[in-house]
Amino acid sequence: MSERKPRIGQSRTTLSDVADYIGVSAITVSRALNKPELVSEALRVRIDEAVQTLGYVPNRAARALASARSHSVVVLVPSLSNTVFVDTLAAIHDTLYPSGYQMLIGDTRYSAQEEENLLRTYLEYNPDGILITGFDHTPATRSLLGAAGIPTVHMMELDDSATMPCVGFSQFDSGYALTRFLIEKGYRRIAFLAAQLDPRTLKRGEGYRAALREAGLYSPQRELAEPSPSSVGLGAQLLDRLLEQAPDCDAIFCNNDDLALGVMFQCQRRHIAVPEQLAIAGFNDLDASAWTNPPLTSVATPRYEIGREAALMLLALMSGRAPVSTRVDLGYRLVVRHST
Amino acid sequence: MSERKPRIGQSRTTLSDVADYIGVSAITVSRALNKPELVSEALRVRIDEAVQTLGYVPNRAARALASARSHSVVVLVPSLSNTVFVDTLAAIHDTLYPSGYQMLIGDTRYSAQEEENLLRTYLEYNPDGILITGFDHTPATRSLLGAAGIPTVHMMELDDSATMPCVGFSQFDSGYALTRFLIEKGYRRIAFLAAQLDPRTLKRGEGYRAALREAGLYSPQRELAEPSPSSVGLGAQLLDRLLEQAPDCDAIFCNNDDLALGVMFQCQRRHIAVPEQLAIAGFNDLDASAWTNPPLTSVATPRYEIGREAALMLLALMSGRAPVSTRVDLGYRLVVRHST
DNA sequence: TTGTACGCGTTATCAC
DNA sequence: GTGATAACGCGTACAA
Repeated sequence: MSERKPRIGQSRTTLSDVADYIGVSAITVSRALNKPELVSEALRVRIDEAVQTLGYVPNRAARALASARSHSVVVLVPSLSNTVFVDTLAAIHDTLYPSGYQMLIGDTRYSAQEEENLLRTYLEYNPDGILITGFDHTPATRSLLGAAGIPTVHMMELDDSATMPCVGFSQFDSGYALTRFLIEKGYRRIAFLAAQLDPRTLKRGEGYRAALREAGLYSPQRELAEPSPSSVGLGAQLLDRLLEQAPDCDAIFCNNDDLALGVMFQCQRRHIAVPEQLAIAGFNDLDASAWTNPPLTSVATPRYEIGREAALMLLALMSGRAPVSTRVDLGYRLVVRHST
Repeated sequence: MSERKPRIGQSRTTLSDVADYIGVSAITVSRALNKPELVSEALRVRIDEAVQTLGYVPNRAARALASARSHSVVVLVPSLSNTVFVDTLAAIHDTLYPSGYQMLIGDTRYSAQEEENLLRTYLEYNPDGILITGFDHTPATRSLLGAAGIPTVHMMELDDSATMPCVGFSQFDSGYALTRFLIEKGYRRIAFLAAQLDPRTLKRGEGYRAALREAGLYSPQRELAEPSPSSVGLGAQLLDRLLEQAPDCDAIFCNNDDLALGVMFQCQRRHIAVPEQLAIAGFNDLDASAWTNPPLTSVATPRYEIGREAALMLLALMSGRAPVSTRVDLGYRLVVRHST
């Protein structure tokens, strides 16, 4: 006979409201919603109707608390203003959504420290899985990941030691391959333009350097690395700076297509013929790159596929199944157009 | 003497673990973390240390359940591949984060139905607030919002009836203004190129139409609307189609800068002089637009400010304070460059 | 300044 | 196939 005294004004419809409404127990309603096959057809129909009419909305906090599963996955990417990661996010969403998982998106802004902060915060949600970009984390991030014991897949790069689940491609190789291509095309004074300088950029730069060194063509004069974020405008400015310090270069490997676009615009402005006087290559193969004048040579990266495969691997790990492989190399593809 | 039988294996450190560790009650630890000023200096220090050494991570589900506040805000945007919304998201994050709110980002993909689905799902998180794009929702979305009774701010557009909290600018006016500008520049056969055809695009189109009608210059021949998503490539294609159906146009109002870029590239390819033979104007003033040849005339939109102001308004609403105003018009700015 | 008692809404466990 | 009971981890309300 003890009267239930609600603390808050009237809360919203709960599972037991629905249960009371049709005279069954709460747990039965729970089952009808989560494991319909365990409830009789007739009852299930009545419950579904009641849910409709009462406008019942499950409470995830209660569910997470009781079941110790949050049905959410934390996804940490360096940037949302970079198409690369947005495409990857879209693929992750498409893959996880059908299985009932929500993404908790964290934008680390290319900062390992911010990544650590975000991870710490998102761990409060008890995520069932984690998708994180690359392998360059703070020590604290690594220990948080270790201590949490939550299935984690690393995206974009490959772990050479093959100890951590990962889906991506070799950043080094892709930089190497594009540079080799330019060398074989006959270019001899090939420059490298980079911004943002995140770990993947640096690895592509190493690939560039290795290829040139092998060919005996390397010159540090032709490298220009700017820590500020990439943009078309920055590309235009960097071309000017590059041509001051290395006026003789005959090709430029731009670390991404935004920079390459800026370089190309600036070439037009300075009446530098592309590719006759100066060849230009970009990276990532964005939408615009096929339409510039001349169209831009670039490296197409499997960003959607990375998101998809990483999410699939995570689903396997979360369900306790052993994934087919915990190291998936999706490669890259050279897209040759008229700018080289 | 009743033995506590844990359901799950060993769970992670909880509040009472920390409390036991230093011999205080759980609630004291809770207070030390959430309202430090209510706990004595000395104790607070000991608690902080214990939290560190035990690696305690709060459980948001439990917190949300006990307090009926989730400290999370749902943000629904039409797209993540559109800089406009990404910038807005960044601003929202910057504004909400210091107050301890997490964003739950939903990408509706320009679909009112998908928006409804996302809202329904995210409502399970008991968000403390909602930020949603525009006013064009399904009836179900509207009733969900109403029934939930959660503070909600609409972004990007303005509510003429002034009944719903909103932060944005007049899409109609901005389209009207850009068209007026072109008319005053002397252009007489002004075309309108649009893709995606979301509500804001359509309203800008109405502004375009109104301005031309007023001036007696309107011709439906010069409108080209393509429902598929905007892209640079699409811009290039649409120019070709437009010039077939209206070869005489002397200016083009592109509904966004991506399309405008494609149009400009295609003009170069077709040897159409810009702006001499054909003027081009875009919308949103993206980074690249200042660097094309010629630089692109566009309309700068206050997308960062919209995110910031919307978040501030929501914070006020969530805290029960009456916001200064529930209808904030942040305007737009014509950026005139050499393409017109 | 600190503690006790209890409930938030759901699911795991075990019984019927 | 369905239900009773207890727990999940934390914060509110009130007491000391």
